[in-house]
Amino acid sequence: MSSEKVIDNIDRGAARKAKANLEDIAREAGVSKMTVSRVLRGSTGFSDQTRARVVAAAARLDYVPNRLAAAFGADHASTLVGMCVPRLTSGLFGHVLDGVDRALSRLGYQLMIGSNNHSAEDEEAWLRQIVSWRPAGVILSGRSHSAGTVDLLRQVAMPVVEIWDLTTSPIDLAVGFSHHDCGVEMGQFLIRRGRRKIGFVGALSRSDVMGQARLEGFQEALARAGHPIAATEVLQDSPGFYPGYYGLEMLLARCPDLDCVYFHNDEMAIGGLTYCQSRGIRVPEDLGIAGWGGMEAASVLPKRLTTTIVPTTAIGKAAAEALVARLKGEDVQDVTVTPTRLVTGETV
Amino acid sequence: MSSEKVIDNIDRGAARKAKANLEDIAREAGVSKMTVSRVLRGSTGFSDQTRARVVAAAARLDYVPNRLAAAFGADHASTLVGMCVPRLTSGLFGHVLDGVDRALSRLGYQLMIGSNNHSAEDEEAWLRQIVSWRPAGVILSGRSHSAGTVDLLRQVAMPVVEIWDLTTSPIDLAVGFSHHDCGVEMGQFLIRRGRRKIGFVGALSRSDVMGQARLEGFQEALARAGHPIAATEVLQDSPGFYPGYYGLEMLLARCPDLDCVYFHNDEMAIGGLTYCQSRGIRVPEDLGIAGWGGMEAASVLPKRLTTTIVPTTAIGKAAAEALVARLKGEDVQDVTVTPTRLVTGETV
DNA sequence: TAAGACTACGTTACCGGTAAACTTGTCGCA
DNA sequence: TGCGACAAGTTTACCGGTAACGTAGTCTTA
Repeated sequence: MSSEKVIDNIDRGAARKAKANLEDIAREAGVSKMTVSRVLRGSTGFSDQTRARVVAAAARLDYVPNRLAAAFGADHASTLVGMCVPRLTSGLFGHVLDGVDRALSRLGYQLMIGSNNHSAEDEEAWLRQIVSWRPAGVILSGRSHSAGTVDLLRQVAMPVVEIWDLTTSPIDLAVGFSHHDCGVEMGQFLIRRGRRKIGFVGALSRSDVMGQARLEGFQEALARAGHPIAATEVLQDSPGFYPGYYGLEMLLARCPDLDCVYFHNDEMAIGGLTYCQSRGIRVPEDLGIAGWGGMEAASVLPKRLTTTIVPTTAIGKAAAEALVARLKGEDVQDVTVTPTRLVTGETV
Repeated sequence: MSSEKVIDNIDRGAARKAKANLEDIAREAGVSKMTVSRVLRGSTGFSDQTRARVVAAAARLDYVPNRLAAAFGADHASTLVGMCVPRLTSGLFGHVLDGVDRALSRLGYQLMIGSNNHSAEDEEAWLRQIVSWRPAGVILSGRSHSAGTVDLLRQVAMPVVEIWDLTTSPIDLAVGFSHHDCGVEMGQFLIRRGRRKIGFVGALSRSDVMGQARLEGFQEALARAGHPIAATEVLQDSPGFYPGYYGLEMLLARCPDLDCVYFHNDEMAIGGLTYCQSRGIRVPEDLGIAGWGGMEAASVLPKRLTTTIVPTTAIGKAAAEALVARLKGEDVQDVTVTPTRLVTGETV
């Protein structure tokens, strides 16, 4: 039925032969392979006339460059960058990816992605795959890596950018902010707003150490202010709307007199807001709600969510640019801080 | 300051030399290169004893395979798959990407991504980059490609999966559903619910032909029912919450007696709902609201949104699996339909 | 018991591009 | 006029795998 479309070996061989390579262009233009290579890469050492002949020949033969051969032949010629994120389904990381991709493609690099679901072992498995492609560099999310990951990175000696969290010293380069400080800042803000019985609802799928860091900073701030955290509800689930809804329900069942709840992220906070609305709990009068992350949805709610906005796209862009700068041997600062912004909102 | 970390040429050379290759393993294990290659790829033609020696030698030397060389040496050995989506920041495509990535990495393939912002020229530019890596196949979103794209795909003769829309016959393989039919179905549903003065709010950034297809199907259904569409508001913007909010405001200013509005997607519909709430417009009594896509947020609203749920992850998974099946020479059906589901909700 | 088949490897020739070294021609200048 | 500097190329030697083919032994079987 679809036999005409099946790519069999014969077709493949034919297709391969049909494709022009540097040698074919060299013959067509009457110069050497090496000259063609230099012309097409825009380097120097040839006349305008030669250049024109080569470019014309390449166009005539529909030349498609072979980056595989280039990267293989000259190790450092790779324009491949690997990036690993915790979850591809997260709205925040979608924006980070977008920032990275735009910056990289503008600079002539290609992006190979993977996700690790907050697991250091998955990250290592991904890294081993990527390294076998001899990329120019990699971007990792977070700061908790397996010993094997660190060993491998050291062994291959390529630039590494760690994004998203900045709590400890980086392997190579780092771009992001401190999750711990986000928690502290929100804790202090809630106290200033007069909140005293404060809870937390999270969903720490596997080992989301960054969400954990926010919670710890938050707890520290509350404790220092003399009003330690009243209750926490941490679900073993992905941090989405439903867990936010049910997490708040469970928390309030255990501890009905809370006057404020801090959520793992905005999605969960919106789930919590929905729960309040369905139960007639007034926000912020009866209960304050605070999120984290800065989803677009959070700013268009009837009452703007109190949250921390993370500069996702900017982080991606900065990470890509730092990586490329290092690849080009330019001077790069090891750590780039991309500040977050607490937005007051109307839910606390 | 960071000089110790700079990867200069000397370090690079050293790192390169330090890395073991097949020949080193062959020497260590006392066999030939080719035997090592076969053992490590799990093919046949050697004894268990030889195998054990090779595996041990590889482990001793910390061998990292070089897929670049493999793909280069044997054309068809590439395990690279390219994928291009309209926007990386879309929640829906995040789930599609996740489905593709999980399926591919389980099958031993790597994913190279790009985005085209609904532009056929950007898609072609991306494809030219990707093709230069000689991927095993590509996944494209949508059905509108430039002539150059189609030519190039034909020239390189590799499997292509087009996802997301199924309105015309595919280049090679296709996975998705009909956007046109989604529009028709929603139009018929709204009519059955007794709605008569129906409007549309969209945001057709660049040339989002699939959103356009939904609108056309929708208009057809309404016209056939004898109640042609009353008004449309199409913003030149990305289809997010804000445009939904303001789009509805503008539409109602022009046409205040609408009894229902169909939105480009759920994000815009939620923006519209927010507008209603802020103006005291009761939903669904005063105005019906319908969306498209099936965002998680839409199902956790105080009133569940009337919308069409798209099986995003399943599409990604099916696309990846169809591509790999074709690569392995298995029999694959050209078109895989992944049905959408209209959820009644409570906003119409 | 010799011919043939099978097992378990080894050898060789690429794949397409790049770096480095080498060649040739041209020009300025003492 | 002779010499060095430079521009504009060419030549050669790889990079690390893989496919195709070759071959030495072992096992089977008529």
